[in-house]
Amino acid sequence: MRTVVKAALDEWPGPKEGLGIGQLENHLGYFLRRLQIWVFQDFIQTLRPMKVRPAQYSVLLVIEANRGRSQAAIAQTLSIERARLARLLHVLERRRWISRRASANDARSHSLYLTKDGEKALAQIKSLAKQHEAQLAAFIGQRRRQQLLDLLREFG
Amino acid sequence: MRTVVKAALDEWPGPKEGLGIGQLENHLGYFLRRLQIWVFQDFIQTLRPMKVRPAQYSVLLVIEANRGRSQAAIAQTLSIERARLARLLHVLERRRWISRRASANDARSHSLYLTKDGEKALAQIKSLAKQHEAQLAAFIGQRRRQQLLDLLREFG
DNA sequence: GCAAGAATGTTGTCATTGACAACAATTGGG
DNA sequence: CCCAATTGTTGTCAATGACAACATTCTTGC
Repeated sequence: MRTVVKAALDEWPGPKEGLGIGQLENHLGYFLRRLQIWVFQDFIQTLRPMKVRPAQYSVLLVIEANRGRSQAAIAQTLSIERARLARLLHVLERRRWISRRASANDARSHSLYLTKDGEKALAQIKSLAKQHEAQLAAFIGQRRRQQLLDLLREFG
Repeated sequence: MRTVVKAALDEWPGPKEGLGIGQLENHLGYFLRRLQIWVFQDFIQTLRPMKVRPAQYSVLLVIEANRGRSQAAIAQTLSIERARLARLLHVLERRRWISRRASANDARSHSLYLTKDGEKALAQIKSLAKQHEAQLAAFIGQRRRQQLLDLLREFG
């Protein structure tokens, strides 16, 4: 499908000011996504020494805050699929950061815990995450960051 | 790696109030991502009749607002890779919504235009997008939507 | 003018993510 | 006790972002 015909003359090689984004200006989703991508990029960069990605980080924090809970509970809390969480946990378990134990109440489910290694790693990870959050504040301004956080927190 | 041992008793089958998210509470990226996912989900659902996804929609709007510009210019405006844009355009061209013409100034580049069909389709698409934006406002509140938009717009 | 380097569009490959379906094992309700 | 639901798992698919390579075509320095 290489339908390339001779072009008209209204091409506007014009000024270098950059193009407009048209009615995208009125779409919250567009700006939401752009900032979210920036934030995740910075997170991944900053956390590179620990090779931790946002999804893994969120799983570690939620396990830490809710020790012994099942995969289904964690998955629901983070709104990720059980299937996806299972695969994330395989990686974290291979790195010896978490452990699954058979639940005493329900033979189907696994209770999730941080290992000693996991807690040590998480301490370092949190330190880098803090640094990331500082960089974010520097980028958008501490004040704006707090405003955004307040506005967004109301939809867990 | 199925290291499942007998579990301790601190499992807390406890109340059904849902789990906490721990220190995730202080991460803007987490909430940013959650709302962004909600928005895109609703967009995709609402635009399903036209089978248009957010990325395609943004390309159509930027072409509309900058007729005759090159792929590189569009890609830079939307911060997507030239490679990705090329593949997006293949789809849009196959649907007869856009056309590429050889640039008069630069034999390497293609000038991008909406076709008649593309403009007609875009009219319908915009109508659905408007509906989506209304649903978003209903979800987070018109006031909050505007506040978020104002805060986010400052980082193109 | 010309050679070297940059830009443009394209294709290929890879990793991450989300979505859906199917499955075995287990639980719980009627 | 049987049947539906739950739990964790695996497989597959589509969308997205990233990176590399390539042929063609400017553009710049000399």
